[in-house]
Amino acid sequence: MTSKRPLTLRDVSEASGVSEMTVSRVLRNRGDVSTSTREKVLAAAKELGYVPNKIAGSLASQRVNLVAVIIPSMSNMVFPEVMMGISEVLDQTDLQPVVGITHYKPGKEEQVLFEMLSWRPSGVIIAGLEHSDASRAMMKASGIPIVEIMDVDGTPVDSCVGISHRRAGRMMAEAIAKEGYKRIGFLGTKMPMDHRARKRFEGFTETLAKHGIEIADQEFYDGGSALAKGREMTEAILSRTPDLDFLYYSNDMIGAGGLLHLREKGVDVPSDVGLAGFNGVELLQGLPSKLATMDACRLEIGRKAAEIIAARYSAEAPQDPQIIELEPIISAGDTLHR
Amino acid sequence: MTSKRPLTLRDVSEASGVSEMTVSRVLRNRGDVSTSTREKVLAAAKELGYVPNKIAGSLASQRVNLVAVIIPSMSNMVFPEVMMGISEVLDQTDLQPVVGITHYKPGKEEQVLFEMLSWRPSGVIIAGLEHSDASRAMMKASGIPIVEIMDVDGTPVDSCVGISHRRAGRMMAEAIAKEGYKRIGFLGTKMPMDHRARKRFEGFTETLAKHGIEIADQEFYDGGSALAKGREMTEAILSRTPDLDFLYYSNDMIGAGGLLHLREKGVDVPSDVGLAGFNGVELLQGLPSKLATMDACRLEIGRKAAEIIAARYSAEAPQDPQIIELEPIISAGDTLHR
DNA sequence: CTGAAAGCGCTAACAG
DNA sequence: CTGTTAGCGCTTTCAG
Repeated sequence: MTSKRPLTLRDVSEASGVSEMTVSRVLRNRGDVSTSTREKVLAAAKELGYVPNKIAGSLASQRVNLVAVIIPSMSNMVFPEVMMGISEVLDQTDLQPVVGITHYKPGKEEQVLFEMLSWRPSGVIIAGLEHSDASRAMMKASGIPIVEIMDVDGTPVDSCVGISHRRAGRMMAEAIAKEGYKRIGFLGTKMPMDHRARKRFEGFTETLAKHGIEIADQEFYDGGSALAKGREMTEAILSRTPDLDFLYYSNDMIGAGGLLHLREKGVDVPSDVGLAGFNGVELLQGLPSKLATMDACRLEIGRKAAEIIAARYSAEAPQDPQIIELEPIISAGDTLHR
Repeated sequence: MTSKRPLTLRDVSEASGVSEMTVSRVLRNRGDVSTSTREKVLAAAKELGYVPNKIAGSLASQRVNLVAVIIPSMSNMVFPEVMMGISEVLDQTDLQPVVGITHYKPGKEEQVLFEMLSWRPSGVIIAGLEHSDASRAMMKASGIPIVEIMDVDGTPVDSCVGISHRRAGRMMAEAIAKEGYKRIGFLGTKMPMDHRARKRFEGFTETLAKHGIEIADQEFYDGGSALAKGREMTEAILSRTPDLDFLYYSNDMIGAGGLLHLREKGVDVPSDVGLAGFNGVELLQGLPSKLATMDACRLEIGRKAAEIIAARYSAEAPQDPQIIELEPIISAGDTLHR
């Protein structure tokens, strides 16, 4: 049963008594083939258990139904949701996503990109606008559609879909200032390569400054369970700077940890201390109270990016680059309005 | 800068004045090449921004550095962790994982498998032991190493790495019975295709029966935020059958929802009601109290599976199938021992 | 150490 | 509607 040599079109051709070319046409639903030969071929292919060789097919046709998706991580809930958006759209085409993970390292990104491009995919969806010169050069030279996602604060190589994280930071700062909070702490990840968190932080401080407010204290972490880290960091920052009245977290998981911690301590949220996170992760629905957060439009980003690639894939003529900025929405939950 | 036609070996050959064959050797570090020509080639390739065409390379060499990984979902935390184990091992080889998602549907699995096999990967890692006849036939006929993961209760096509979910269910039942719990409820997903949850349930009821205990009530859900669903289901099952003294959840997320709910209600856990989940998700570290659970050895499963594929990839001779059963470990947390 | 020739398995482009 | 002829871009194999 376990054949040594995989079957080829020729095997199907011989088994069905139809030329290789016609077999190929049947198997791809291309061109007109009489019903009788079509059936003969299909029967033979099924009987033999023939699986086409896309390597050969792609080489001959100079078309590859693969879309490279390059993202920094799969372990927080953000990129899986982007992936869902991408799959949702690509599932209606014959395109297939292929995922590469960079762990937020530019070197790894370069490597993954090179590897991916060597398969000559029909498009690239890649997180972020910050890439090494080599990476940008590769993308430009590839001649295929490139969609940079998540962020629009910068200059894309080609197309781009995302939100403005700088603006997201500004919006949250505005909302916080409006509630009258004055002593604000920032808690985030110790990741110099997380440009989007950095941009949010920049927008955030910028707008606070306009209201005459300066960040009173900061705390960073890396690794470990985000929920537990959120607790620890919250405890640490408040014992160091007890008069803080608002904590802005760079993601919802650490924010949720902080929220749980404060509730246990009996701190009145949001009257004594307000809280906000970022991402709008559904995962947390069901916690005792709802953290204020901001939806990053992840699903929609995935969808739009995939649509751009799909459109170019089926288009005859090359299409123009697109820049799509989505609107993040604040969800106040129970921890912002006092 | 954006060339229409991608570069070929020939371009590098011409730019460097070295034969295509030798260029190929340099770029793959194969065979002996003099340092001077090597440098010439490397310089030319870099200068041009040449990216090799793996499609052509794979066709010619009949070797593909891809490993197909076929899993049901990416949205709960279990498969991402398996993926980490796989990557960890493959990162030390030149093999690359390519992921396909089946959404727990046999039809989709068949489709994804077919698609993957058409790229002639060097191995397949696939979740579960239950597959359609067509899927099993394809895997057998492929002639490449197949590793079925997560579960060992059944007959693998080739190799297999996992835990016995039946035994996991039995172990948990044993632990619960030993604590003297008698009125036991089961809460899980409404997924007929989740064979592993089913096997745990079977082992669970079987062992309870030996202790003269029968499941007193059950509750199922699908979709939505697991944490929130866990709360709802817990409320529902306890209002229907108030004398339950133990709740066994088919995953940690719904268990955590239940735990939060009961704490808020002021129910004494684990004295009045004991709880246990399944999976050992790290995500939940940081909740007010720690749910009893059982580690599913996800990281290790990923590692071992990748090792089997990698070993066969580099081996000259074909290797024997392996069956590896890992040991799940109960972690009692705060919700089992009263 | 380097090159020339012959495909890998399939499909585009033409003929019938 | 069906078949024939050339490659796709690379690597294997075999000569220098």
